[in-house]
Amino acid sequence: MTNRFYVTTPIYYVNAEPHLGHAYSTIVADVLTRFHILAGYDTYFLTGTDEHGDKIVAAAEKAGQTPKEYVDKISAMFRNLWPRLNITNNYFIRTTDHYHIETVKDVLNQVNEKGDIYFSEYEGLYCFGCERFYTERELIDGKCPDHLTEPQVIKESNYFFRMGKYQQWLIDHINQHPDFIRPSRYRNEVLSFLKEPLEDLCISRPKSRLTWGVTLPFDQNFVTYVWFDALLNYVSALGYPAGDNYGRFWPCAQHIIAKDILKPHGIYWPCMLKSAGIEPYQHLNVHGYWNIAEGKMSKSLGNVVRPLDLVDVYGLDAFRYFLMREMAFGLDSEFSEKAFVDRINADLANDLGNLVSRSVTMVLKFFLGEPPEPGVLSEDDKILKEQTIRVVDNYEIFMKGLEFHKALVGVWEVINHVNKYIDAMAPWVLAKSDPERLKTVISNIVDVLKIISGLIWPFMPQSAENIQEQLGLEKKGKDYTLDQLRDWGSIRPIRAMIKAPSLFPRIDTKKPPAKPEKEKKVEKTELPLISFEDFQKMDLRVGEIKNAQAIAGAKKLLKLTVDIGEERIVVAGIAGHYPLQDLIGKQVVVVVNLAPAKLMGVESHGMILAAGDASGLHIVCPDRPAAPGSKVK
RNA sequence: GGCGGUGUAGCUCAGUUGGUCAGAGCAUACGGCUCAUAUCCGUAGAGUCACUGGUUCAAGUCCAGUCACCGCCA
Repeated sequence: MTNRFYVTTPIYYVNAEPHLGHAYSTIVADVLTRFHILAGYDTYFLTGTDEHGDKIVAAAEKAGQTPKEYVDKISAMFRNLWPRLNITNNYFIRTTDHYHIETVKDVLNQVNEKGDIYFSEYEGLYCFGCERFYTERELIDGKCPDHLTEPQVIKESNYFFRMGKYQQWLIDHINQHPDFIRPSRYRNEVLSFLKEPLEDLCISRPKSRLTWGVTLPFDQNFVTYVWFDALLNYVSALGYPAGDNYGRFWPCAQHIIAKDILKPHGIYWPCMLKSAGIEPYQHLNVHGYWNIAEGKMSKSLGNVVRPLDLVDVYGLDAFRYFLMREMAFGLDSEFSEKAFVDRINADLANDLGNLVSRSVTMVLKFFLGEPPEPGVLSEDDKILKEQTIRVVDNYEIFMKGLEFHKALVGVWEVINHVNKYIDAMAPWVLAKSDPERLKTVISNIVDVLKIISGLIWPFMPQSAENIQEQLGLEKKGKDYTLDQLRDWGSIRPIRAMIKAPSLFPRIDTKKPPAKPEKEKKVEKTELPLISFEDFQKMDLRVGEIKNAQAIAGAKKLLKLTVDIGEERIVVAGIAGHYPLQDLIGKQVVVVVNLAPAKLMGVESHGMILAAGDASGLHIVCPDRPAAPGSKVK
């Protein structure tokens, strides 16, 4: 039987633009989904937007738009944000989607036929300015806090859901399933709320007050209260009741929410499901708030930088890592740029980035990039191996229990252990004294790096795959399973290693932060236009590399002998990106008529073309062999 | 007003059922190495574990009360 995993974020209410809290909930769901992919689960990840209700109508009016125009615009802002955060949701639901509206009507009919809905008149204090009822205690000196006018006592008729009928069932269910709502602080909060008699839930709004909603199937004069509408997205998106996804994924449903919407999810929703004859969800996972430390955020143009803007400044993976590492799931945390930068420098640049860098360099230096086969393991080797495997086991437990920060602390224990191991083994000494032992040591380092890259993939997918690329591994990211990672030595590189630019460059805290990517791109596109004649001034030709060697004292430069119809020497700044022997025989594009220049004592006659991106340098070459010296135009 | 929670080194936090529990990371200072992103490794300092009483041979760890902050409910 296949293990399955279904996770949802809240569907975000579109009366405001996306902010850090939305990003966190969604990143948590993404990390969990990716983890379950590694753990071999069949996964489904849902997010979307909640688009009905009076607050939407008010926000739309303020923006001078119709509700539909307004929700289309804001919903698109959410939808467009997720790819930027590398979110891999399977589906994006909107409560204005037709099938969702049909599902809401179906469920309302079911609940009504069961006798759980009744019509009743009640009296309340209504503020016409706010278009809402107030309770006595919400009033200030008996007046509406917004309009400072006395609310009117009016009578209104509405439909009510007999929630109280399910109170005892819910209490029993929570007690019998201790991890139904977690962490436990929120479970206790719900239980304490349930100690008092549960009032029935008003589930309608008269159309005289609100038309932007789902019309009740049994009374055309009312629309459905937003929560009764919104919560049903979790089943309508799966095609309830007959959809294939519903049968596959609803039995293992888990919700991620922030603590402000605990009551609807912890109380209304289970009662609604029970009444509709649907099994309750498996887990309600509740997290805390991010408090923005305003004083500790840098400013640009006089405006405080918003946390989401920092994705462009410091990189997405660093951002995802920070959120997951800094917050203990369930508790509140503080977000500050200083804390963020400190984490990047200490954990990502110094510990992880530098470890990858020093390890890959050693393989290139001592073995020309080919990872060596291990020999017999020493005591130190076994300790490294066993501690690493133990961390993988704990990692799995922590991830399932939403203790992301603990899972990451474990990964960093391994990273620190490898750094110590390298120091203790001193491969640079073994390179001279004991080449056989060196093979085993380097092989162990590479093995742990493979495991580390797998464990960080749910959190930092791009960086993980970048490491896997550098290590010369065949498979990337989601193609691994935890069991493969745990199986020491089972994953072997299929090709030589390559050195990429720093994974996480250190951030100089003495200088102002770098400009966002967007601004850099604008600068780049502002190069002047050139004429065809300008272009023709360049003599580009196909060349074939005949020989490649390092240049003493130069970190980045290689001395290449290139055949362009004749042989000439070209100095290229590509050291570390390709193993030397892979370069020989490679066809490249050479700028032949570039003025000669002397670099580190070697005269260069031309330049080879290469493209650089976050994953390293990529030499430009003909897509099939061409005669050396052929003109490129 | 009722109920939960939190309060441990400059900062962020670990500390199961009371007995090497006074810890980790960051930051700071000094030392070592050179494969590495001025990185890594090692060493050092600091805390009456919010406060006050109590239980106990023994209390951050249990009990009572006080203060501060936070949450839910009224």
